[in-house]
Amino acid sequence: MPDSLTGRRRSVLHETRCQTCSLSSLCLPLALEIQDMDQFDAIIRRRAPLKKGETLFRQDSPFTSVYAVRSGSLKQVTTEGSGDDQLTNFYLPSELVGLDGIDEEHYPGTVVALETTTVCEIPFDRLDQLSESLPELRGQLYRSMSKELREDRRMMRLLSRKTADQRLASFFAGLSDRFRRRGYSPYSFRLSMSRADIGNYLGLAVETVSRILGRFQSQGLVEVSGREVHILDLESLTLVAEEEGAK
Amino acid sequence: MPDSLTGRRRSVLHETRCQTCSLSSLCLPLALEIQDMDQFDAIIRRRAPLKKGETLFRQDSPFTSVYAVRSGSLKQVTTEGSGDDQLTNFYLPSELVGLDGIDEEHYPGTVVALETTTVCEIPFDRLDQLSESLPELRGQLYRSMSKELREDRRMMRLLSRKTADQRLASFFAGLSDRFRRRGYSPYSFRLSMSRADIGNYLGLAVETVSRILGRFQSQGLVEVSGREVHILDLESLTLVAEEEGAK
DNA sequence: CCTCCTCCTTGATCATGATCATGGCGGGTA
DNA sequence: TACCCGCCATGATCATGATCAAGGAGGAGG
Repeated sequence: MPDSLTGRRRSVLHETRCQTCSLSSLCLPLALEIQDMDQFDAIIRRRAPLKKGETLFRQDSPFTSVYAVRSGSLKQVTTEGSGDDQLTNFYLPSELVGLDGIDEEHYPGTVVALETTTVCEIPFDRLDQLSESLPELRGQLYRSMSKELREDRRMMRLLSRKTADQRLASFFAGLSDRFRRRGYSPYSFRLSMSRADIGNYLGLAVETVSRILGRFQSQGLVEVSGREVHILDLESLTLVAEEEGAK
Repeated sequence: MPDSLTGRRRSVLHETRCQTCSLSSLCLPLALEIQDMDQFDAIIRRRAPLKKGETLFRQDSPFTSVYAVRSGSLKQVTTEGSGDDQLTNFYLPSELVGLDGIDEEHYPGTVVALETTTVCEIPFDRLDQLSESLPELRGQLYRSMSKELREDRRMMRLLSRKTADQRLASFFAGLSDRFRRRGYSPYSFRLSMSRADIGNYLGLAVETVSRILGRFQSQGLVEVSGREVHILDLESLTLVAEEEGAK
C-alpha cells in the first residue's frame, strides 16, 4: 500500500521543525528566538530522503535554494571540460549546500548523496527577504559563507603545500573533529565516501590513498577495515597533519 | 610643510565618492540608486594610500572592516605553524578584502600592498546594518561572497589537477581577463607580484615559474621582461590552461 | 661609481606520488 | 553455491616538479 507509506512519510516530514531539530544549535537558525524561528521554519521545505547516489541538484541547473543537511552526507562535484571531475566538498549534517550558486543563475556543481540523506530546502529569495527583518539570521548567513571561505583557504594550503601523508592525516583529523562537534564519536566512524572520492578531493590517486592508509595502520595511528575507521592515536595523527616540512 | 601636504591629501581623499568613482560599476554599491549610494558612501572611510610592502591588516588582529580596493593591488598571506606561508589571494581594484574574517574575531591572514594602493574601509557592523534597509546592497554582498567561493573552488581544481604549465597559463589568462574587465589592456600589463609570490600562490617552486615562463616565451605565447608582460597569443594560452590531460 | 641585496634565471639531481598492471575481497544476485 | 562487478590493495616503473647549486641583472644607497 504505497499510499499509506507516503502518508506516513509525509507526516513524519511535517512534524520535523527547527525547534525540535537536534541540529538547531549548529544550523542556520542558531541564534534565533523562538518566535523568529517559527518564521524561518515556515519558509523551509522538507524533502523526501535521498537514497545513496541520488542527486540533490545538477551542475548548471537553475539556482533556487540552498539546503541544510539534516542527516547523511553529500559530495559536490564540478565537471569542467570533458570528463575531468573535481570533488570540491563533502557536506555533513547542519552544513549549508549551494551557497556558491548565489551569484550566478546556476549551481556550479552537482551534489550527490553518499548515503541515505535528508535535507531542508531553503528557497533563497525567501531567505534573503527574511534576512532583512531578522538581523540574527542575516549575521548567521554572512558567517556561514565567511566560514566556508576560510575553509576553502585551508584546503588550498593543503593542496599546494602538504604531502600525501599530511593530506590524509588532515582529512581524518578533520572528519574526527566534525563528528565530535555533531555529538558522534570522534574515534569510530564509518566513511560514507569511497577511496576514489577521498583521492579526488585531496588531489591524490586512489592507489596513494590506499597505500598511505595501510601505512597509517601499520604505524598504529588508525585501524581501517573497508569503510569502518577507528582512530587509535588522534594526537599523532594531528601531528603528522601539521608537521612542518619536518621530514 | 607637512601640514599643507596633509591638508591637500585629506581634501583629495574627501572628494572621492562612490558616485564619481570609476569602479562603481564593478564595486559593492553596483546596484544602488543615487540616494542609496549616498547612504553607503557615508559609512565608508577613505584611507591614506598604502605604500608597497605596507600592511593593511595583520593575521589575528581583530576583525572590524572589509575593504574595497580602489587602486593598486594586494596579496593575502596566511601563516600556519612556523614559517610556512600560503599566499591565498591577490586583490585588484573593486575587489573586497577581508570577507573571510566575518565569522571569527580575527582576520585569517595578513594583507600587504604589492604597490602603492588605496582602499575604502567599510566597517562591517555599519555595512550589515545598512544591508538591512538596502536589499540591493545585501544582495550584492551575498553575491560577492558567493563569487569568491566559486573562485576558490576553481583554485582548488587548479591546485589538485593541473600541471605546472596549466597553472601558469591559467594564471596569466585570468589576470588578462581581470584587467580587461577593469578597462585596462588585456595584452600588456605589469605584474605587481614577484615570481616567488606567483609560485607560492600556484603551489610551484620559484624555479618552476621561471622555467615555464621562459618556455612560454620561446613558444611565442607571451613576452616577459622582468615584470612587464605582453600576451602574444591569448587563445593558445587559454588552450594550454584548459587542456585535458591531453599530454 | 661601486657595492650590496633582492629578484630572477638556468643547470643537475633527486624524490614524491602518478600510472600501469594485477590480484583479492566482499556483497549482491541467479 | 557460484558468479559477477565494484571497490580496494599492492608491486614495478616512470615523470613531473622540488631541491640544491651557482651565477646574472637591476635598483637603492653609500
